[in-house]
Amino acid sequence: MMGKKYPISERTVAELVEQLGRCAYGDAFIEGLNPAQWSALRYFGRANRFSRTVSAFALYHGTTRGTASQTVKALVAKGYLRRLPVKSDHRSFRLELTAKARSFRAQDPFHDLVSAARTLSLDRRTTVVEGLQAMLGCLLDNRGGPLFGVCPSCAHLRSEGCCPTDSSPYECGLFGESLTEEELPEICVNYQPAARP
Amino acid sequence: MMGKKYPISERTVAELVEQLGRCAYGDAFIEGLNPAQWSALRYFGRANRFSRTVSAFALYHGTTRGTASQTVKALVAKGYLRRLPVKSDHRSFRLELTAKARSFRAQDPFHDLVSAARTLSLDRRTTVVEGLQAMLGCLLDNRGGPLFGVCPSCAHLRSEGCCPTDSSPYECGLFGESLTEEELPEICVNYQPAARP
DNA sequence: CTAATGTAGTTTCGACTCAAAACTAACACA
DNA sequence: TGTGTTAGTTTTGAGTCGAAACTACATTAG
Repeated sequence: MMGKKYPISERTVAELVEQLGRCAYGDAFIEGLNPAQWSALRYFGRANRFSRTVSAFALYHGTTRGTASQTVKALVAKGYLRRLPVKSDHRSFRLELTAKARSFRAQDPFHDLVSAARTLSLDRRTTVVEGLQAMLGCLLDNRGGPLFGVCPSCAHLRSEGCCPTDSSPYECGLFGESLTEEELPEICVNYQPAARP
Repeated sequence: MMGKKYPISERTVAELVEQLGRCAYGDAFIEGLNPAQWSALRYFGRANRFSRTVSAFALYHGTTRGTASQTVKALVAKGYLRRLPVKSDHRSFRLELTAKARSFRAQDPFHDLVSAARTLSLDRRTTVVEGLQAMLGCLLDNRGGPLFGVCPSCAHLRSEGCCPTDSSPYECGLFGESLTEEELPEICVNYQPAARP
């Protein structure tokens, strides 16, 4: 019983991932947004301020800037994203979720997947996440694309700000800008894994 | 270091699944097949003979019969699937992979995901699979769709064929047909989980 | 300073996808 | 026979997406 006879193959993992991924979007069009738009909403809710741009989202989503631009334009038109000019570079815009978007995120169809994950115990969940992260790292490595990690494990993070008594003890060595504690867990397109201790 | 501070949230699991799922299809069009067609090829390679139909594939893939029909038609035209009439029901066709398809499956873009799974140890892989299966079960339950499981854990499996010295000791109680050992691990649209022992 | 090259983002265009709906044909039950 | 159901197909129209061309700004070379 219970399939003892059949060893867990790599295919099984892959097939499960695929099916789960598709399940996340039972019906493509929910609440007036398509999957790519929902994905963008999630991205801009999780990305740090260096990464909230059309180009970074295109990289994350594995699509072109042109397509990403359309997705973003639709979200701006619907009032879920706001475009803020970037002072240091007049070509670029920073995209921010509007209040409307923040409250709207509760209806994300993605929520089904999230609550499915809730059936897992914390231990199990941790193991699963570690496994999936390893797989994703392997995939992105092969692809050469950015890894989109978070500050705490990033090589650019400086914990002891060189500038004394800065407002925050954290700073990004790449941009030379200080970081608030809240920003540390946001994902970044410039993530560089720190050497393992 | 290494994000100890942040507990693994359910969202993290879901986001990983989504990103991995998308990664599986880096470029949509590979080797002349689109993602849906690749998915169909995989399906018809894993489904048992009761499930190799357009309708069952539509259920599995979470799409309509119309859409599934187009996907299948394209694969038949390209010589990857063969349509065999079903004697007992003249409306239905059984779809079989051609030899060409079987050799072609090596080039499945999906292969990237599979080899990413190979970086996981067998133990880890097993834990991940159990976790993902639990999630998928939960999702499909909510959705009310079929579960697509395998014989060994299916309520319809009869191990001691009532007909004495049948060619095989296995039989499907639902269809009253005997099953070869090779068919047991194939997925079935009529899967019904057996009560836990 | 000017020219050349590079980068951020947009637009257009065409191929393609997909779901909905209408449709055919076969089955099942009365 | 008629009624309703199921398997599968076709058509249609909305919409997606990637490629390529394009604008505007930035950076580097000379």
